[in-house]
Amino acid sequence: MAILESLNKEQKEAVCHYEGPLLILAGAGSGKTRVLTHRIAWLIEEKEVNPWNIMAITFTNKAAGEMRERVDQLAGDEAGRVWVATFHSTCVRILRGFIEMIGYGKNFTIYDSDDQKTLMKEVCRQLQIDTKKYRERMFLSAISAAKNEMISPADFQKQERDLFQNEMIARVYAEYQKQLAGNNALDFDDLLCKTVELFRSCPDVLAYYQERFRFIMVDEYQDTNKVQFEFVSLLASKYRNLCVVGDDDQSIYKFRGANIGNILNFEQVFPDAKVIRLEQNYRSTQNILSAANEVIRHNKGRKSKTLWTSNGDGCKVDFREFLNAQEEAEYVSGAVSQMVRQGDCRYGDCAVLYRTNAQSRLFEEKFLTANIPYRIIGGVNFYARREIKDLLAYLKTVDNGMDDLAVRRIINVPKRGIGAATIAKVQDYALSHAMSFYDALRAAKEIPGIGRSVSKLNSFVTLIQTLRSKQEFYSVKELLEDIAEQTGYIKELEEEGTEEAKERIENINELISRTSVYDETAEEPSLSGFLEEIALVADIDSAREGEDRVLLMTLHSAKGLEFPQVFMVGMEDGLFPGYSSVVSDDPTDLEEERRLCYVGITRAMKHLTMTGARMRMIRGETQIHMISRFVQDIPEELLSRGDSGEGGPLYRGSTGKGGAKERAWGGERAYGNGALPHEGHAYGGQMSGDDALFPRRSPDHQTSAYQQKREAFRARAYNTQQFEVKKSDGLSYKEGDTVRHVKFGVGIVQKITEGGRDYEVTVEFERFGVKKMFAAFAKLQKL
DNA sequence: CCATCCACGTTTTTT
DNA sequence: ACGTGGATGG
Repeated sequence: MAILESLNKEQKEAVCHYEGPLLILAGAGSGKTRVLTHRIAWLIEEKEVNPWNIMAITFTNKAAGEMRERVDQLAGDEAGRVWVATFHSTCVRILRGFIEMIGYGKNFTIYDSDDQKTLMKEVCRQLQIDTKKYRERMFLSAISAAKNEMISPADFQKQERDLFQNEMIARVYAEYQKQLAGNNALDFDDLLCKTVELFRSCPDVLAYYQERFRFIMVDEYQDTNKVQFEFVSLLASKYRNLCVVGDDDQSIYKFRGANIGNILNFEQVFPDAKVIRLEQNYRSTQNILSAANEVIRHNKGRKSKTLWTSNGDGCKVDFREFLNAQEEAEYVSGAVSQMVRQGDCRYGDCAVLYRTNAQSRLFEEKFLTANIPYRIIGGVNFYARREIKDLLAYLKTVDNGMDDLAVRRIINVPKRGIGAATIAKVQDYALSHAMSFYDALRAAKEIPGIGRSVSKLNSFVTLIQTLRSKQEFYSVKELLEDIAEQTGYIKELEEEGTEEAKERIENINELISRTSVYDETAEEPSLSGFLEEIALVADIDSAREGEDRVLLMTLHSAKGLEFPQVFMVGMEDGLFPGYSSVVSDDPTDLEEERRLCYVGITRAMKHLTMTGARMRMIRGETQIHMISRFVQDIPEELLSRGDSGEGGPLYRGSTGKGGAKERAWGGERAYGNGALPHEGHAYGGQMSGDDALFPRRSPDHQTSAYQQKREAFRARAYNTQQFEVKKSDGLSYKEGDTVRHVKFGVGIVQKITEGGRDYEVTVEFERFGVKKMFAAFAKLQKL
């Protein structure tokens, strides 16, 4: 049968497992996604399982998207009915239906970590806890840990009384949870916890989903925590058709509660589980794999396995050490330029992986000067930017008036002359009358001592009410545009006129275009739906396929991805492995770092370069580091250290920064031999102009040379995009053609109009009626 | 009520 | 080095 072709023996065995628990230990690059998707197809075609009864669950939207696509390709028409989603979005969808049974409103909002911190600050203020002495972060991580272990505030109070500090945490936890509920809000951890709570307290809801999801597959099982385990166990407990895929060597999320025991003990929990190991790697060369094996070998308490490949040895792993981080970045940028110039690879084949987000800056600078197209994944999330959060707070307020945090955020943004004193009075009133902040605003004139501010508060309330009344017949986009207009938010920024304000306006425009994409692609667009969708996206999810640009990201973000050319940078003890894991008395901290290194190495397909710097600025302090112990773990015969032996440091004094100290090192022995001389080269990559879409804010107002470069680069990126769209004639279809849309199916193009950046296409679909959409997003296919 | 200045601290990693 | 958040002065 066709599904089984192109699979090896173990893969086939896994795919053709029908009922009962199954554990697939899938080494890096061993084709686990393939196995999962093929198994889904096999169940549907061979065993005639109803796609409706199959669930595949992942951690990231990106993984879910990939799986969705591949399932759709493999399993035919009915594949769309397979449930493919992340843990969090699955829980949200379940909760949207049934959360009222555990005392929340259906249109609850989801708090991100920023919101959590704001709320925690409020909690501490009310409990009169000095946040200088006890940080919000401390409480939040304690609470998160408790939630991941499914310890309720009440349990916490009971069991943790022995420790002095825990008594306080228990109080904070209880109050935090109370206020969340008061705001009709859930934090990330709650999404899982509340779903499990729902299942436990409402057996018929659980029964419904058990019946619905008769076949469950979990990806990246090594990263599940206790709640997730519970969630999956509850769902699977009836039919026991649970298939988990994972690699204990790639467990890298202990810090957020991942319990490696879930995968290590799977066979104890499910004694009848079938276990299959996938050890043949299809991704990397033997040298890269050997390096990875050598590094991970030092960990104890793992299911030992050794990856092998028939790919051949390939080239050795490059290792280069430099005097400082500037030279390191310059080397990487030079190496990328050279490889692309020689035609060895494209920009998009290269990835730079680092331990901490802060390391991205230097590379960004060097890539900018070298005209290398790049994209940084992670860092400051688009949706975390101030102007975006402000506007979203308006949307949330319109959607859910109980979300005090959102209301308080915008009550005086833009400035309405409502000050802290007034806000405090409203707050007190709301508290003493057990009403939401917004309801207190509506009753402003009852509030004692509020004086002349009443009229200001009233006009705010009127504004929100007007927006609410429009919500019914407005699309999300129209609503947002209305808000940006009515509140004078954009106007205020325009008047400011600074670079920074312009970037913010651009960001807002980007947000508006995202709402319009949402309006066009969502099955049932709604305000709550939009807010929900963006609450659950991480930056990695926006990395588009097929862009020809170097990707920069943390090692964590890189999990699940692969690249022909990988640069692992900052290979220094104290940075990677991180300082705290080196000094920790818990040896498993270091093991987690080692797994992270293993993940990094195994991302590489053809060529891996590791680099490190002797000196590096960290938080304004220059530190001197040793070569990472992980590099030392790799035997010499697998390494190439460049043409060592002669010549001084190539980059002495070339970076302008670092001054005296750097020069003092200049007299030292040479590091960084074989570094490529830096040559700027003509910009040649295709761009899709996302730098124009995702502008990054710069802290200072005066334009530094660096920033000017950036501006120039961005302008160019933008132009290139316009050029491309027009030149290529852009569209493969014209008015009157029949086209296919991923979601809407077949339709006839009625009209094509040229918008600013893109073509706006009007299509009449057979089943969905007339839709307007942007060509670049709609990806219409001519039939 | 708002703008400006100063002091402080800073979890590696993210749904 | 950097941003945040608090205090202070207009």
